[in-house]
Amino acid sequence: MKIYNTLTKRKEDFIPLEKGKVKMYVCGPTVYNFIHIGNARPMIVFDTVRRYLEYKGYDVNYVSNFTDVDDKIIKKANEEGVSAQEISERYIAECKKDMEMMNVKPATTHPKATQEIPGMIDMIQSLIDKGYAYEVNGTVYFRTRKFAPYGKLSHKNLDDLRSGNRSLLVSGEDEKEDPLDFVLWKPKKEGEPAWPSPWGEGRPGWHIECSEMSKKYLGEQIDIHAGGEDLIFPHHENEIAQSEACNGKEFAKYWMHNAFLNIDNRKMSKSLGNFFTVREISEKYDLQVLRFFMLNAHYRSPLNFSAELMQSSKSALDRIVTAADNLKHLIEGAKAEGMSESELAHYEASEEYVKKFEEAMDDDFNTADAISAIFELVKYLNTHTGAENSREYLEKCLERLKTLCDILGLVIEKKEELLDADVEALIAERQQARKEKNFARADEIRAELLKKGIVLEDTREGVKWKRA
RNA sequence: GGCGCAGUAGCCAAGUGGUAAGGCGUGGGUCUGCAACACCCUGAUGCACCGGUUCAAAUCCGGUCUGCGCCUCCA
Repeated sequence: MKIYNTLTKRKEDFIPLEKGKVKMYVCGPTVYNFIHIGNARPMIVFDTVRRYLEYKGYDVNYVSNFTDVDDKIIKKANEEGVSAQEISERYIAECKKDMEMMNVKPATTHPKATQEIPGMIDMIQSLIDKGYAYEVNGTVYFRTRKFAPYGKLSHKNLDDLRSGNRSLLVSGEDEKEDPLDFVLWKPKKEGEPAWPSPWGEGRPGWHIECSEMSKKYLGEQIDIHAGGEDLIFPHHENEIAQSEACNGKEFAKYWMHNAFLNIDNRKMSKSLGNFFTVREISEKYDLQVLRFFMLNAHYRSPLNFSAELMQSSKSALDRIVTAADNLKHLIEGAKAEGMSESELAHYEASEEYVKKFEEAMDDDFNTADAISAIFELVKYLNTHTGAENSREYLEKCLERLKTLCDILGLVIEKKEELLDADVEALIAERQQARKEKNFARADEIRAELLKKGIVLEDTREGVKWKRA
């Protein structure tokens, strides 16, 4: 299995630190509002990475944080006249609902920054003790130039950064030893949440949170650290500096970054007013469609979002769902139980698509290619199954399809639903009308049910229905 | 200014040296009372443009154009 590593800018064979286990940290959202569909991309992408690693037999320890102390949270709290904690807890709960609807598995641990302050303080103290950090007037800074490999992830050299930053130095940060130094601890301002520390009351800088939470829940060295590409600099670069300076060990072996989700080829932003929350999308579409849409492109390619593309994704996903549904329908009506020799041969032939799927996923999680393998399997199954097949064969076929979809986190089995008795009666009446060739009445009933959102399909094996 | 990414059919999108996956859409056909589903057929002599390397290039090299990202909180 190969993973593209931002650190080395190439695909590398994945070799875990500990055989059979994977330690993985994914930077989570700052919870000051409903998450938007851009936040959803890393959640879906790295959840899929996790699912595939688990499919391959790895025991995955997956940690993803919630940043619950931050300027934006405080701002929102002040606007609403409530505590920062109330804001963060509210949106953590909402975020978890969105994740569930997107079929993103809960992390092994979802640490919250505010609950890890003592560990962060210890880490900062250790950095000061080692000469990598210094305190000025209650603020603790990281001494960036002291960490020689600084820039290795974002492939920047310090002097370029410096010239780029020069124009921004006017913000009164002359107390820093060097403009590149970044904050580990900042002193309390009036009306802000604060915690006691050796440098006075205050709160941690953003970057130290992830270094500490990763260390606490996964250890000093981890296999995979992931997040959106915008986090490469400065967030992940700074995490590396903090963690490696403190622990004296390589922090993460593989750094994975997803590209951005754009709207009309532009980055989503509040100033452009072009962003959608996941919750809004869920009002129009099953979020499986959003998931499918995202996985249909490579995670390292920018992806453009539009209503038209969602519609196209819905049609595409429906094709897979219909195939699974048809198989279920056939299973219910299957006459023979055991699999025949020719069925076995067909089943074994379909293994080809599983192989293609795995090869795609082994190649840096090429979900687009993996989905194409699923479509090829769908076509194969559509062509090679029918009313004459045995229950065992049909069940194995469905199982194979479900297994692949499950790796991508796509749920293709509809929930079992019961129809109202009067709807059942209408369907029965329509069947009778059809038998009597009273097609006018039959079509009338079909139209009536369609108004209730129930679509009927006549198949050789009887009537099927689905929700529109 | 520095660093980096992308440009493949109407749309989306894989493909990093061997002769263009897959999906959506369109049009035609088979099946079906009709519809839906499904299946078959329908699509780029060409992968932004110009040169070069090679027996062979969407893929490698050089240049041009266009779009985008990071360098500042950001998934």
